[in-house]
Amino acid sequence: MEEAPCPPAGERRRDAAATRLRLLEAARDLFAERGYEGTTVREIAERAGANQALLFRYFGSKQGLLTEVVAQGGLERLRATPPGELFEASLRSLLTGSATGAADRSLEVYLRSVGRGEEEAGTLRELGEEYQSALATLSGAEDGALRADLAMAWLLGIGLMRTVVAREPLAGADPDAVCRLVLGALDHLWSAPDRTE
Amino acid sequence: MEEAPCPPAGERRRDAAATRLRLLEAARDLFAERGYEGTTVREIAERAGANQALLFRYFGSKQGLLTEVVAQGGLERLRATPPGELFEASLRSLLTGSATGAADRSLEVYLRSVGRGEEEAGTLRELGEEYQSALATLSGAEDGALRADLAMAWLLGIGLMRTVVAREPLAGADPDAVCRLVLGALDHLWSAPDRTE
DNA sequence: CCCAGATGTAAGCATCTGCTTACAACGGTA
DNA sequence: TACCGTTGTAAGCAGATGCTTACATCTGGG
Repeated sequence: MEEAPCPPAGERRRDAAATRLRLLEAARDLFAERGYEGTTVREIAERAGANQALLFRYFGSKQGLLTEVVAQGGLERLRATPPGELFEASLRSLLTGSATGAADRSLEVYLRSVGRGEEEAGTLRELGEEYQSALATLSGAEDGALRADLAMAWLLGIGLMRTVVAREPLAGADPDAVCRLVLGALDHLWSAPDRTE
Repeated sequence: MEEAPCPPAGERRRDAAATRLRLLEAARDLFAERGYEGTTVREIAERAGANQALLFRYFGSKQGLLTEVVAQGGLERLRATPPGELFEASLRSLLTGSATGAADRSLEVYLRSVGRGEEEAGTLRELGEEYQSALATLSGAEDGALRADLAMAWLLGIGLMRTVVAREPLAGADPDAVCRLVLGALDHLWSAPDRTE
């Protein structure tokens, strides 16, 4: 049912799988850039060089597209990253515009797409929980999950400030300098003593 | 031209100033809850108990309303808060749902409204710069502005995680516990040595 | 009292949104 | 070659959105 057996080598004139993939990639990029609500299905189809009707044929709805983008692009690579490297990898990915490719654009999609909608929130929740449980292992404290949430909140905030607000000096700051400051402060977040009366 | 001199004391039957104010307050709350793009002018008018045409008569456009909301509600009170108290006040305001009233809802408006639009970004930029310059005084380091940006990013991220993602344990965490962790880590951000090779 | 301006209302316009439908073109198969 | 499912296209629908227009109603000063 998959893997076309016939076409010699090059690209096919009519290739559903390729079109589907182009739609997926266009959606991933646009969701990361403009957020879920800020992106229209027409823009996605246009960037993919496809007709918008195909988007609904392949994904059912705009929401279905988001679900697939998050599930495919985000979760899989996230699960492959060791928790100890996750924060810095994600941070550097955000700072360099996802050039390292470690955490791809899942954080940015998450960042820009968390809106008011119930459905989108549900779809993105799993991605967030995946981050949380990974980061929670970094602190042995009882409230490790809370600290993980706070760390992830900082990631989201930095991404927000860089890609959305784009204000100096954060937007143009040296990734190493930012990492040094953030990771230094985070060290104390991980190792802070448990609630001691 | 202002201050009606005649009406005895109570409320007037037809009071433009009061209607204007209700629209402003409704817009402030809705922008804070749903973001700029997620809020419709019809919702604002409805919550204010006014006709939507009045919104355009008084503010020209939806964008004009945002500008006024930020300028009036946000900047003025922000400028009245000492920098040393700004971060904790804003953080507690976010954590308790703006109950303290210190930093009002300007941070939330900022948080939920930073979208793709050029105009909105321009309007909100001034608010962000105000926060930055206030926080930048907390660190004597050369890169104080960068550290201020990072601190504000954390604020935004925490607000995002709490009000938008609403995931436990952050959403229901004790504000004091969160403050303890965040302020502790922030201490090290303010006092970290300058870039030492 | 009476009228001009201030205030509030209802309806609608133009456009955009997610989504659907009807149809054309292609391509492997028999 | 004839066929039929697959892939791609064009047009449009119903609803929502920002904004405008034409009109009703109130209020205060002459």
